[in-house]
Amino acid sequence: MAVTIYDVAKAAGVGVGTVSRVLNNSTAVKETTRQRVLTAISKLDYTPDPIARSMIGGRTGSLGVIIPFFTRPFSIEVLRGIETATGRYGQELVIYNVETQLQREHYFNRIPMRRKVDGLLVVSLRPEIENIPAFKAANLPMVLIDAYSPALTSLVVNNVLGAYQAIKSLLDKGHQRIGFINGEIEGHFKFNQANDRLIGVHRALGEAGIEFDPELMSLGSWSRQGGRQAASQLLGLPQRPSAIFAASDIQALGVLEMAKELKIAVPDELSVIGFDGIELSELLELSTIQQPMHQMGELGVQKLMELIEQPDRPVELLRFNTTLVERSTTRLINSKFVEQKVL
Amino acid sequence: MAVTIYDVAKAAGVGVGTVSRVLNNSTAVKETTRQRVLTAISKLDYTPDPIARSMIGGRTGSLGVIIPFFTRPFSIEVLRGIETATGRYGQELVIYNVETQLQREHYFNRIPMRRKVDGLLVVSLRPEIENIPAFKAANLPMVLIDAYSPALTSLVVNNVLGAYQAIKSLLDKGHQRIGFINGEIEGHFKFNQANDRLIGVHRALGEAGIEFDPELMSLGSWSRQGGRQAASQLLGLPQRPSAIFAASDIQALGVLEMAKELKIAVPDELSVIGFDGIELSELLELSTIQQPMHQMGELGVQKLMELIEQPDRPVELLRFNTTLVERSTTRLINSKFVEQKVL
DNA sequence: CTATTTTGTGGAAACGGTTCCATTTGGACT
DNA sequence: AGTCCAAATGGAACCGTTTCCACAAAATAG
Repeated sequence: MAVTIYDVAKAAGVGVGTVSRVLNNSTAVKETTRQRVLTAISKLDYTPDPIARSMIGGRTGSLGVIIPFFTRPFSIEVLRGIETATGRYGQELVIYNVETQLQREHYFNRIPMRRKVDGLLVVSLRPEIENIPAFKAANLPMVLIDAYSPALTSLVVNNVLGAYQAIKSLLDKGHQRIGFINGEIEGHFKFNQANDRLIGVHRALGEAGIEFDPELMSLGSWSRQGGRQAASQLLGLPQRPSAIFAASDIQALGVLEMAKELKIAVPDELSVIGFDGIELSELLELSTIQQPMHQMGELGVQKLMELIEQPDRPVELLRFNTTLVERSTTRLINSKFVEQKVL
Repeated sequence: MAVTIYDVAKAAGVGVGTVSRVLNNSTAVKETTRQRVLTAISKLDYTPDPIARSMIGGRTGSLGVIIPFFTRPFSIEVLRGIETATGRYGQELVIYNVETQLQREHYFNRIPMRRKVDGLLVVSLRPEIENIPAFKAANLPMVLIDAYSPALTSLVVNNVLGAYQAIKSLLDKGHQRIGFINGEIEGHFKFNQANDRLIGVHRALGEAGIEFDPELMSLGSWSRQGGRQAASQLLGLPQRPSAIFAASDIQALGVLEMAKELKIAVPDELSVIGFDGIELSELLELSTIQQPMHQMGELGVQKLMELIEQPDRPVELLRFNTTLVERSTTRLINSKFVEQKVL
């Protein structure tokens, strides 16, 4: 039914091999025959069948992205970068959304994507070390973004530094009692990040000679709701913190909401700083630690493409720095205000 | 290298046909041989190659989505619904992002996706009527979401009603001078929607016996920036409106920003209502006209799957109703406040 | 003008499945 | 026991490309 390479060959009076050569301009084809083939192609309105093409063992022309797509705006911004780069390489983008543990195992274990994509980008998720060999065996290159595994090329932000910057900025503003809302470590997939951020907090506090008060740390899910709950706990303390650092903007948003509910003025009575730098933080004038999300997405694709071209490239670790962005939810600690309140 | 169906056949001591039959449990296979094959399959850890499978002319197992992805949060929320349903059908999701007119033509004309996907979902975009036949010829079913074409199954919201609801709610609150910020009609892809919303505005105004004042309508791009500019124009009027209806939440957000800049209090001095009901509207407490975005995405996939199963199903038009969501950017017109101001 | 490269070209084989036709097997029925 | 029919099964052909090998034609060398 559809027009095939044989039809073109017949119409041009050449062999199929020649048509194929013209299509892929591989070996030299005499200019006159070349033209003859080209004419036949356009006359018949022929398009090569991509499926048959990849059948040979070549590329599929698509990249897969395993990503907790909707739970975190962060993912979407990374995806933006991925999409930009993907388009540049003329690759298509297949999305594997991971919301649950079950889906996650589904994708990582069953590897149903045998040959369906040329490579895999994994965002904010870390595959179990034991099923990495399966991907290697399937010859499916893989790059991690916002996750780290020693066995795979990984692009991560310096989470320790980021958390350090956040706490440091608060300390510089005179805050002493600083609450820290971290993301849940177990169950969710972000073990490394949460842990690193905790380390950064400790370091900044240590440098300032302030002892870490476990009471001032609270865990919540990586969501608005999680931020709310953690904030409610922190702000209900007998001696409540004058500033809160949340390990993600989404959680910081929950803090803002809770503060409003409790009629605690931000930033006058409470400074709040988040982490990620999603678009929302800009709209809300939220101070935050900015991750280069778009850039990480783009570079991830680049690294993956390199790996597809040359499968035995060495594993790389690309580390990005965060940037402190001060907006209007943080300010110098306002002792005057506190006094007024007391009067 | 990879294990093929022949290896399995040999290992089980049967023919390839039998293995294939077991795989697709098509014709009856004797239970004993069935077991033998199954054993061989799991022993060899065999997975059928999806590419070879679709080579036969069968399905590819993926759906394509053509979508102006990153420009509008609206798209993302629709995509959410699409993803939910896609997963349920066990289909993969290929994203074709459209940012520019050029990309758009690229996808619609070149149809490079010959057999790469089983069907196409088009969001907020309307293919030119003249290249629909090409898709029909390629046997590529297509469903439109948030766009309408008489030749294709389309899922749309009742835009006329939605705009009517918005204006009506404002009128009910005593507003008489109501500004309307519409999206740009030409150039961008949303012709129908913008036009329908304009009609709805007219209808509500007409019913209330208020003449439509062209001065109170302004066009802006479907973006925060577009909303800002349009708002600046409207609010700079000698007799400025007491309420503004923006054709999208994103634009409404721009209005909010501009009002803040001009020190016009919302909702005391100005009521604002948007359109779409994106997540952001909830966070910002923005009143809006809610579209069932998730549902449209889900149903779109369902309709597309039906079309894939039975290609000659009739074209359908599915119309959804919008819901008025009143939050804290709209209120009764505050004549007392205005008087105070005058004093 | 023949011998030897070089350049260009045709077409079979291969990729890994499914499908269909032919053949074998095994009961059920005379 | 012989005939017939249904149930199982083997395997060739096919899907639409690319690749590789063999060969022809043209160009270069001797």
